[in-house]
Amino acid sequence: MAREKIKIRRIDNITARQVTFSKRRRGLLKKAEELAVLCDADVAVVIFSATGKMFEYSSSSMKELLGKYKLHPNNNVEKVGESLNLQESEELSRMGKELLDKDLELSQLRGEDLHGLTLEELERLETLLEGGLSHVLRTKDEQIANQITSLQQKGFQLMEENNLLKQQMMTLTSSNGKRPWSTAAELDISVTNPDDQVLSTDSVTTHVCSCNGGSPPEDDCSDTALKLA
Amino acid sequence: MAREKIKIRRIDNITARQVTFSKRRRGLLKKAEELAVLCDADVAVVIFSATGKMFEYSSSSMKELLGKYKLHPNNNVEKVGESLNLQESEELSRMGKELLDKDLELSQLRGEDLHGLTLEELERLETLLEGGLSHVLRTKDEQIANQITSLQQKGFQLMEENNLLKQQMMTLTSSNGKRPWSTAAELDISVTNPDDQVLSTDSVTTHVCSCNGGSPPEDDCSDTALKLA
DNA sequence: GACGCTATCTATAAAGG
DNA sequence: TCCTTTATAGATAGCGT
Repeated sequence: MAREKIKIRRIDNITARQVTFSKRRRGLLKKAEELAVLCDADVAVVIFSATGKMFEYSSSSMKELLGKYKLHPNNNVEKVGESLNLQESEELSRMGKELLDKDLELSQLRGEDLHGLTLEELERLETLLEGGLSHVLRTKDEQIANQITSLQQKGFQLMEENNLLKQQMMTLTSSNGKRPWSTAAELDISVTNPDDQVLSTDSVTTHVCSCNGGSPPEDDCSDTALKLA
Repeated sequence: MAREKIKIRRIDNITARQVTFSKRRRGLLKKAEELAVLCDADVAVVIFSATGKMFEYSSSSMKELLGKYKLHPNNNVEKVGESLNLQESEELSRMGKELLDKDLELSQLRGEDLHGLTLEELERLETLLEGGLSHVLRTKDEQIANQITSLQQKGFQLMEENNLLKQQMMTLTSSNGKRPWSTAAELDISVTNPDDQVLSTDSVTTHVCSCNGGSPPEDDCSDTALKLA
């Protein structure tokens, strides 16, 4: 690709060599990138000039690419062994153990694999489960109480609004003596929230009653639950 | 540089892409070698096809070259040296996530971090905990029942042995009319184990009553914690 | 035959002396 | 920059699995 063909051997003339290096280096890196892009390949190029300068191209992270290179089957076990660095494999096995531990604990908490356990271990589990259960029940009761409170507030608000509106209407229509609207007392306000989460009277009662010794709800309205209408 | 100019973007046609890959790969490796020879440079090229095949060129030993790359001031030594293994780091992060999941589940089962949960989630936990608790209690009851049964057996066995011995002694000593031993009926057999784990009659009764369908004890008395006084 | 890859041929774009 | 030499797109054929 030039005026005349050259032999592929070290260029003696230093200047010419440097010029050629510069041109061909750029060409090589460009071709590398083209190959990577055109063919969806991972390509890495590292070039050291005779003077020690470094040039590189990598289609993805050089780190990853060299990692891939090292664990490729072509490369002998020694190299692969090198890449398995100590810290990482330690970390891996540590995490593996931890995972196993947690799996065991979880399955025991679910009530599986209990048969090898001593009485002490069973009682530890019992305490844990009872503690967890009471926390869960308390939190659930709090949530239900909160929902009820907010529903009640909403209900009262709506009723007030209703009454106000009705009074206004009565005033407006008192001249012709008509009274086509019902009073607030006749409205049925059920304690159901807008989603499919329905709080039946039954379950609410049960749950609230089961909250023995839990801290009482703060801005407490729970006792008045379901006393609307 | 061909019949027609192409855009440098991924070639969609798979066959065309493979052909181009094959051609350009050779071209790139050839250019790399030429650069190394002509300009007295150290050049390394690593190519992974989209299908995972690897191709490489290195003007000197690839290992040495990569070593040089690692040592180059541009790269801090650790980057390349440390975590080169993609699979390993993926595994690590996967395990990390799993650990976090299990930690969360465990802490929720212990009753922590419950405040962001919906009613459904709380009820899931409740069910899990209740199920686990009932399993644990059942297992504990079984163990206690087993211990009691084996203790009773041992006790009876010992008493029989005692009686036998006493009879023998009585026979032996009947001549001089002495009788220095108490009868079995006067011995006090309390159901208390040597540790601080006391099984009150009360709790035993309760647990044993709730023990429906436990497996009968083996003939084994070895792990018996309780001692006859 | 299908698939994945390489080889061959030709015209032309790009490299580089 | 010039302009020859190379590389390679596109099409298709070959080849081992």
